Amino acid sequence: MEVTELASLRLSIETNMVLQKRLYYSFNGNQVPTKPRATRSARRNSTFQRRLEDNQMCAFDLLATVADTLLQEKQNPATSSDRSLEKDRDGFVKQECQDANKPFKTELSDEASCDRRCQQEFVKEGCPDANKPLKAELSDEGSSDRKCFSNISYQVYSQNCCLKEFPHHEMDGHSCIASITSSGCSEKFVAETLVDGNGQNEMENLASKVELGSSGSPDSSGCKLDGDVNKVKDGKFGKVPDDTGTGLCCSEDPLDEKPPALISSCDNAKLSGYDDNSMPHSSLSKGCDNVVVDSRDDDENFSGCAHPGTKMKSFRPITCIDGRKIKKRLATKYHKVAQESTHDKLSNSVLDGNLMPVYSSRKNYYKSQRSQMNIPFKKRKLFKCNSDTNSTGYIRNGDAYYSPKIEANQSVSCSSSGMGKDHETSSLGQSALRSRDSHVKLRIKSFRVPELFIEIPETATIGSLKRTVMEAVTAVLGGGLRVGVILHGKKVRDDSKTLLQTGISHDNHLDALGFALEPNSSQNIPPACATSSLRIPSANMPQPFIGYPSSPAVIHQRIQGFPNMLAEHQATGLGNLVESDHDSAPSPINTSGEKKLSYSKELITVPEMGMEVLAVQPVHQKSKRTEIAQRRIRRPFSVAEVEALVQAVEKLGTGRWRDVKLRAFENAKHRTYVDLKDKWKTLVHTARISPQQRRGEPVPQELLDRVLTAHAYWSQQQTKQQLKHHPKPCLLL
DNA sequence: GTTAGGG
DNA sequence: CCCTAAC
Repeated sequence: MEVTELASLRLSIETNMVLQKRLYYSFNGNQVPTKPRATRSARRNSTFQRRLEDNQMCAFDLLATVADTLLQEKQNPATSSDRSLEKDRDGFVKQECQDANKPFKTELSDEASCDRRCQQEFVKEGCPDANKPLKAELSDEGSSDRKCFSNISYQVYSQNCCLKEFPHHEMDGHSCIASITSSGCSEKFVAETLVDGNGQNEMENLASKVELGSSGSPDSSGCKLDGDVNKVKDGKFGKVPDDTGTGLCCSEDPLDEKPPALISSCDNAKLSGYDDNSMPHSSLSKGCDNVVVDSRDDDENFSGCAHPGTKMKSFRPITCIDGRKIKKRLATKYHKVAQESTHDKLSNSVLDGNLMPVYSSRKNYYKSQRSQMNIPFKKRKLFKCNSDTNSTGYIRNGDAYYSPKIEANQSVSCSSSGMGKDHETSSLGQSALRSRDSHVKLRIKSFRVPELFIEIPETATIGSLKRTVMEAVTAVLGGGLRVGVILHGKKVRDDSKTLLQTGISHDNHLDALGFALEPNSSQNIPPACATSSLRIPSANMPQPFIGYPSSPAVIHQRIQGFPNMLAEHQATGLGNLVESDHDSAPSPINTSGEKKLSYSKELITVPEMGMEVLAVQPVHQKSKRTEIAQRRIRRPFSVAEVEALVQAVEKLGTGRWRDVKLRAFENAKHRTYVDLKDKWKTLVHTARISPQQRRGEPVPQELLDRVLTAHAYWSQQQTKQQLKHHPKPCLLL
């Protein structure tokens, strides 16, 4: 063992498995059909939409829905176009990120940079718009607008937000609202841009807008930079005053197209800027009514950030639409990457301790939303309608299709636009509507699986390596994942609350909403952060990269053996999760290698698989439901731990588990005295059965012999004790 | 909060 | 590992 350990290689597999499937949730069960892929840009654009139909639904229901979605996808992977999109996205994203980000890369993985870019761009653009105050009206223009949105995909959320938000500024001419979700890698921004007139120069417009934004709305720009990402959560939307002009918002993709300059700026902006406070306000207030930015953790850059060209395209359609008023909205989300912050976050957010640090970071993200609240009612209704009919497209567009095409989207969007109109148009009516259907639409782009750390002997075969990886993945996924809902950086634990009660309503800041995959049992993982965050609206999940992702999964693996690694990783991003785990593991002894084995190979999962798995579990949870508390992850005892346990028991005897814990496992936080007691119980059982019947990592016979010896000894002692105390009774009996 | 045991 | 009874 020892030798192997020394030689063991540690592989850190960062699997950020990005489960990029897009999930559509609709409580109603409406799924939006996926659309065919479009171009790359489209992909980018694509975003998820998730809908929560009822605000009233309980948080639990929400979770369940998510889980279901996952399951469905799992079941019908092939069918869904989404996947393909996702893949594309991924690939796409990565590429983009790399390209675009070159600068950034270092910092963040791809996504982050991308996001930033997007944001920046977005911001810039948005700002300008903002100045101009555009509000798109839902009504007629709405349609056009919608299209835009749809196109962008971002819309999903943005739509909600945007639509809502836009109260009505009409612009002349044709305005289109494009909502873009830029997800840099991680984030999306949804910006809605209104283009007047036509798409004529959308590009130009954009550019100009951007510029304007920067210049025009200094605030925004400034804000961005300044703002703390952190705050983003609130996501306020500044509402634009009225508009003026054009508003554009673009979220661009970080990736390619954006000009370098943008990027650079973007970074700043994003990072700094997105505070709710700072950014949003200024920018929003100025021009952008609704700025909704979605940031996606994942990589989903796609959506938003398309290449300029793409963007252009998207916008154009919009323009084409009609000349309506132009309204803009920007939704911006900000994330911040809080790489660092993780700690804090963790502490904060997670009650259980499970929460992922990342999440906390998210807090930062929060979106700023704003107007959404306003819009909601009708919009939602509309959405539904749309969804049912076209809308699906619409929604979906957001998710999946997106990028591709705005075009398609547009059509969809139209519907949406209609919605928008409605909202705006009939504010009064809205209220009524609301009550009926207020649905919260959510889009989850993806869930990520955090890094996996694997330790394996150098002498191990490739096959064993593969298996080990699988095991690790399995452990993570199979360990049980649950979906955590994070609102404003805080984990929402009460499943019985309705979305409305919780503050998740179409009106509200969806941006502040996040979803995370959490290990069921696991102790440590911070829920929130976890993997994916969904931000509904705006999603900004900025940083997901860094930290987030994954925590849960990762954790397991880390657990035992890799404290060091863990630490490092954590720093990187993962770490947070791990914390507890590794803590625990090491102390006693560590054993490094073993664990891998322990994780069984139950599953061999590929990331995608993981998705499915994940999905599944959630479901279960759902059933279980209330039990938020999840079963801790299974952490097989390593030989070293067994050794330590045996030694302690030999000395202290059975029946003093607390002392055993303190003596031998004090540092193993994940090993409770009950665990030790249970382990001893199983060891005794194991020692008594034939080797063939034993499962799991083999325990040296020598230890098993000691177990039996010690067990016999202490049992005898215990008996003696009893006799002493109650000699007669015993004797008599 | 610990133990002991069943599940 | 969880859950619970019993202490």
